[in-house]
Amino acid sequence: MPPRRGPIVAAVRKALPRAKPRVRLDNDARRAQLLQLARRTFAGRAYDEVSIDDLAREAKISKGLLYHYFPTKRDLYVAGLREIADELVERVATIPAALTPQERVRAGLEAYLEHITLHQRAFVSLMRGGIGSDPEVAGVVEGVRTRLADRFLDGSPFAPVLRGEPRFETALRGWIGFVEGASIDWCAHPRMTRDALREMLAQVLFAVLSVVGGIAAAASAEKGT
Amino acid sequence: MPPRRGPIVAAVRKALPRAKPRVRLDNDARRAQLLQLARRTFAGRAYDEVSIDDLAREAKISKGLLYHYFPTKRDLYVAGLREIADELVERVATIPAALTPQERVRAGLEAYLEHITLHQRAFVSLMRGGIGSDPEVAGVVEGVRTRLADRFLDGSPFAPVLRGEPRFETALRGWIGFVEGASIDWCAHPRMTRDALREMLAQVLFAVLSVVGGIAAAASAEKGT
DNA sequence: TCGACTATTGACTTGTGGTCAATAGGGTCC
DNA sequence: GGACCCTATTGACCACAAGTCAATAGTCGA
Repeated sequence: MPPRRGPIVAAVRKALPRAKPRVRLDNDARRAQLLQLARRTFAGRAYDEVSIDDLAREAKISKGLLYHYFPTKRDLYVAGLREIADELVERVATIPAALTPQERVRAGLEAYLEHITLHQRAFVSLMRGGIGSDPEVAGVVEGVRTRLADRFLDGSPFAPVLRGEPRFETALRGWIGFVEGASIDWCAHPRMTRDALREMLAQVLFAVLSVVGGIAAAASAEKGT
Repeated sequence: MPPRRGPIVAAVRKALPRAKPRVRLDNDARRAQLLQLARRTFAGRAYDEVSIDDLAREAKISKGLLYHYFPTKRDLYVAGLREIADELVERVATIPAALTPQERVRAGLEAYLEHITLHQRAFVSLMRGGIGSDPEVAGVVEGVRTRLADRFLDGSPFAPVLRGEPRFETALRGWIGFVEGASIDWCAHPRMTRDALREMLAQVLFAVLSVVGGIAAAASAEKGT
């Protein structure tokens, strides 16, 4: 005869007295609280330095309830990450439309830099801290990169010319890497003013575009000859 | 009276018959085998998709033996990562000394690109896949960045002028980010020849240096006036 | 042949992510 | 105001993987 675990155990359980639940919260409120908590916690400690029990204890709820709201520890983590990512992208997306393309780039960079100074820990742990091996996490970070690239180039006079040009795509990824590398370094060692950094990033973008344009022109000229 | 676990259990253990150990290997050979295995495995699957039991099974040894050679799963992982990192840096470091600075940059980039094409999976999982939150892992990756930067600039005519200049340090980090971003993108979507990519990376470096130089010059001129 | 040294084993402990039946609080309907 | 239902909440439990450790089997030199 097989063990038949469940029911027997259940019968035993019934006999035990129960402690009263603590606080009863509305679904959305609880979910928001947990997300907030996760964001705070994961910004400070690494993913697997934080246990679900820790989070539950901090939130003054049982572990089971946490799993009622988020099916997985990773889901909770990703949800928090996604919020951070979206806030950043959205911040960069909201720049006045009535600017010259160059000014739009500068404004976007300004918004970007302002946002990351305000949320340094979250930003760095988003771009560098994540579990890169997890496809979903990688997707979020990757999404930030491509969406930011799109924003920065929105309405640029270069964009229509260069979009689709293979070299351009790679160069753009490169520039995004530049921005990431420089700004993360700048967070750790703020060796210049924010304005100076912004200016540098903008000028590098223009320089990169001109390099790519030049190479493309040279290549087509050579082909033409 | 306290439980007194150990000895009692030990006495019981003695009675059990033992299977014979499989193969007996010299210390260094075993260690090398395990490192090799770890590198292969972690290049293909994520850190926590690979269990110690998996590795032990694959190596046809017991888990305990694995822990005899590497005190921790993470240590094993980091050891493999470190090898990959060192190989890459070393590859870039061995370029002929009798070249012009510009040609040295190109040669370094060539070596870099050749190496990462040959070891794509390892390279990408080194730079993007690691457990970024682990300080030791982060250290390895960070080390690659700074060491590569040093190599690329070795003997450059710009270096003596710009070293220590705050903007320059940040710009260099940025360029390293550019190289990383562009080359990882290129691994996934090889939209151009290796030569073309190398040329682009080199020209971007020169452009970046000129931008930084220009800004620095402008700043000092302004100050001087 | 014996003893020492060490590579090797595998049962065990511990910690943590994840499951699930049971329950308590609170509203609604008669 | 009691019966009933809905759902937020609990806590005991499981599974599995990292890490520990006393015991053991090869091997080599005296």
